[in-house]
Amino acid sequence: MKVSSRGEYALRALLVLARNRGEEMMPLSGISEQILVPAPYLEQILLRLKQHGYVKSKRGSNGGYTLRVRPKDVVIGEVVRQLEGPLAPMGCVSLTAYEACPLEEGCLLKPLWALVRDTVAHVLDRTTLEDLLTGKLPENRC
Amino acid sequence: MKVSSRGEYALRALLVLARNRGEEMMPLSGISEQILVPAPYLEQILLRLKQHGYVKSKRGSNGGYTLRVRPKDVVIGEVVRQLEGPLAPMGCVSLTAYEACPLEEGCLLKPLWALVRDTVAHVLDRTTLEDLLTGKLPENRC
DNA sequence: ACCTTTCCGAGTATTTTGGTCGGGTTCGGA
DNA sequence: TCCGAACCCGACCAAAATACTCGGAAAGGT
Repeated sequence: MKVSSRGEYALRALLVLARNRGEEMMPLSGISEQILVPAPYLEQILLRLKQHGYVKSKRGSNGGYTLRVRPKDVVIGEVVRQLEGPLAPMGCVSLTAYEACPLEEGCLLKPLWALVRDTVAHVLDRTTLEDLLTGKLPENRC
Repeated sequence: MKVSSRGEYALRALLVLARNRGEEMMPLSGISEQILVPAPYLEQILLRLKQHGYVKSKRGSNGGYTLRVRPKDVVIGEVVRQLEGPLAPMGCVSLTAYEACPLEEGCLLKPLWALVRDTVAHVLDRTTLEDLLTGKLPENRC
């Protein structure tokens, strides 16, 4: 049930960029220092964040990365899905990457896994980058 | 965020044994057939279930496995923790296997991971083997 | 005795994870 | 125009976890 380092690092990077919003672009090295992630690895991750439209970049000196969208529009659940794969604990209940299972019909576990998937998604899909910055989690908002 | 096969198989086995309750002992081969898990692998898992007190066994002919405790007393969250490790998505918010992190203080992600841990635990620790058998999940009970 | 069945430690192939590396491209400035 | 800063991007790699298999030893029943 762990979340891997890729997802964690991606969110850390997005948080740094969100705080830096409005300023000039931030180079890889700058982000890397702040979040304690090896620069070459972080580069891979930023590339994917860029491909998914969260981030834009500029090359050359004074180049770097910056947020492309408003923190309010970055849904944490989506970021995690795109960097880690489905939130569902088992393939048989995944909406985004369903995998069949021979025991599936009549399986007494399936409803449980579906419930777990829903509760996790309920949290992560209702949290945005802005919420993280301001410390407003779903619980507090209800 | 996946649950591994060990946990899944353990729960499948417990469900089979729970349905068989009161009857004679069920041999490895019988369980293995019903839940479609390779017998030697399942054996490992049953051994761990036994060590944790969920199951008892008898050797020799007419031997096999049987549930040691009432299905009502088997908490799914505990089974998962014992076979898969902590429910927390990150070491820094794990109650059962805490791991320090250099960014920890002031980390904006920590509260989110703690919330995820709590919501997952809220579901799995409120569900018992009996609930699975009767299809009564936490959602339905509230 | 002998067969059945669990016990249990060791080995192993595959996949995932968490990176590194090297060369290319693009930009800005001297 | 040349140089260095910075991103782009595919390939590679080592360690760990996963999902098993195997080979005996021990115990129970007949």
